Amino acid sequence: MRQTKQRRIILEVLRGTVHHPSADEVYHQVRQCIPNISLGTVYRNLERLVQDKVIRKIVNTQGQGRFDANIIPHGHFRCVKCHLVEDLPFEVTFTAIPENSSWYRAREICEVHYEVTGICPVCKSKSQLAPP
Amino acid sequence: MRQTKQRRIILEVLRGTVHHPSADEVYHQVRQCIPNISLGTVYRNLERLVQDKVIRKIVNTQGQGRFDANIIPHGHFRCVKCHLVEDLPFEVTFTAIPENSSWYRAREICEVHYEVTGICPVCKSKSQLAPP
DNA sequence: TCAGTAATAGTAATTATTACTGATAATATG
DNA sequence: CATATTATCAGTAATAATTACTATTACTGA
Repeated sequence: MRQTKQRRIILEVLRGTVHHPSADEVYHQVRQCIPNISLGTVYRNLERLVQDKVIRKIVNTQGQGRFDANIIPHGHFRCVKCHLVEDLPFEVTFTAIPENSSWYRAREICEVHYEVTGICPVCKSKSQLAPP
Repeated sequence: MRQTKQRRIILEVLRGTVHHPSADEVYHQVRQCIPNISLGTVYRNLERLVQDKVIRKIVNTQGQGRFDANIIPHGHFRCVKCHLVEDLPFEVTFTAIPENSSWYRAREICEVHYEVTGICPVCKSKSQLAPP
């Protein structure tokens, strides 16, 4: 993989945030360093970095893809109101997938994604204070 | 929620498959009963049924949304090659989220989504037999 | 039965992402 | 260091997925 300024800054931006930004949000951040960078370049590099397992793409049920520079396995909390995404602050352990099962042996397992959805503190207090 | 023929058939179709279809796939199935149903109607109803927790939307990192009539909590396996999605054939149990923690009490928790990605048996054997 | 209104079909618009193309610049090799 | 090779880029067009709009239809409760 060639080293380019674009790719380096994209990765720096992603590593410099905990907000799990979308491609578009990364694009706007990177534009502060490289004003004429192309949105396609951002998409291409993010996808490439995911392929090479330098970053991860976060699972979701709606909206755009979001990216995470932290590749250590961990889960996320997603607010269904404001679409905030944050890391889960505690370990979640699963019953291990039985590696000696025929199910497991018939497949190549890559990654585990898990996400908890709900209403974040800000939106929760909002809805309690001012019901429509 | 009003009972309409469209909504009933959409739900019947989803309940009649284990393939976790996309909105477009549901649309084509439903067209066999209601040939002039609108794709927008399918999207609207699926989203409405998700809201009312009659069905679930499955998390994903790419491609279209997929739906599942089975609302009992369970995880999914997704093939990164052919995009097949299937239920995990074993229970997924979590260490419970600590309900007495300040983190938990500050939020309203709705759902947990769990997905394992990898290569399915068909694609695995394909790649072993005929490498490019 | 019928008024009120949620839901619909058909279509247009929006959003997110990918593909294309000629130009640019990162690397490997002499 | 010079330069050939080619991955990558910017800019733009195209595609895919989903949502919004509007006039019409058909549930449902009274």
